[in-house]
Amino acid sequence: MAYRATQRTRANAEARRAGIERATRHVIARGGFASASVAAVAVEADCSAGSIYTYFSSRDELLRLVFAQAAGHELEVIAGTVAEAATASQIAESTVEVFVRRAVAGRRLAHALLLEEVPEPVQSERLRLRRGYAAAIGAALDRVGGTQIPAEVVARSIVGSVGENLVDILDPAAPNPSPTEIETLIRALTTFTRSALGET
Amino acid sequence: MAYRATQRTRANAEARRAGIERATRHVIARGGFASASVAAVAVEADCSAGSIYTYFSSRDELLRLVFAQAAGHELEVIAGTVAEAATASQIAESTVEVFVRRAVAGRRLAHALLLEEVPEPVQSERLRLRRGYAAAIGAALDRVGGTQIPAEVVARSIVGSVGENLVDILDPAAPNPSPTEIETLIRALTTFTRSALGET
DNA sequence: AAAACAATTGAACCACGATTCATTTCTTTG
DNA sequence: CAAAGAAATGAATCGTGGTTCAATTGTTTT
Repeated sequence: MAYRATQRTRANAEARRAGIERATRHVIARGGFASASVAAVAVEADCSAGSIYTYFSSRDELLRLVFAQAAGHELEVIAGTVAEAATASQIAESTVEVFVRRAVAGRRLAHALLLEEVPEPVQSERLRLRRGYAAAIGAALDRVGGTQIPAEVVARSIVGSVGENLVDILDPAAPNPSPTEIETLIRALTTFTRSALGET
Repeated sequence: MAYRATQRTRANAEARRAGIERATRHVIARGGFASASVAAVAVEADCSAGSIYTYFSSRDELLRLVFAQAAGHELEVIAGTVAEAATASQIAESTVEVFVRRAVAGRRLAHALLLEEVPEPVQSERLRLRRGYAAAIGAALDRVGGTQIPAEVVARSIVGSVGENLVDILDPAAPNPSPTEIETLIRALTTFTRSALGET
């Protein structure tokens, strides 16, 4: 006998896998899922199309994984932020603020995560993400207490409110929103949300 | 010479076109856009696949048209309802009520209109629909007056809130929601929305 | 260096479903 | 009824892009 996978071999493989994931993220952040063909990812990852199948069982699986990673990250950010909030008002404020600013800063990615048409396995992941947001915000609301409405419904409503107001802004065909526009939206959404939570 | 389109000919053609549209609606209401292949529509319309191209330039165009019709109808219903409301509270109530009940009554269609993955031309139509909802509710809010927040933002928020809370319920894989569940959701959403509008 | 095995390549393959089009069937008029 | 023009048919075509795989290249051990 004469071959056995070694430390370095394994590390290289891991690096390559990570490289493909990174490449996929880049392609998606640049042109959305629609542009993330296996061929395009291969070019960005500087490997062949076939090679991708050494590391991922299918395109859908690759996209699902990359989506899940990005979604997990976004979720952590929101969860971390609301965890620090001491009042319902603060939850409303930080959710709106973080959500909108991050979305605008990474418009294409935000559009891909929230709105773009995606293959079915990715769509499941998206539902997870949305439920995750609602769960994180809901938990925070439960912690600070004080609403008669089920926290879950309130949390979802907040997510929905912010998301719906981002639809036009995130449209890839639309021009970058002006800073004023953003500030106005944040203020309006914060007021709306705070008010919905019964805070003055 | 020996042929010229006659009254009856034209009527027949119109009937056939309408039949294809109706068939498309049925297929979509039963299995969503994904199931609305040209072949499936042809079967339902009792004609050949090729025949559909006599009346519609492409599948996407057919789907877009049918979507637009259904969306227009839904929009009329909401617009008609909020037009009768005299206070912000009433707007909130009727929007939530009508939206949720109609969605649950026609779950598959609602899912198709709001959530399902659709071809790009249909997606544009969907954005129109959402803007339409926001515009109708926004106009109603403007009419009754009384919010400092831009009515457009408030209206979108309401649409987003309700929509987001319907996501799990409309999932075609999920079982039919129980009446209790629906009533609870309507009450919660109404309270949330009314509260957001600053009404007690 | 050679054996043994894994990874890489990219062109060929394939699945899928929309679309086309030669042929047939229907409608109308002289 | 025959001629002329539409419409209907459905099997063949086509485009697209994911997936496979035989050949090649790379890596590890003796």
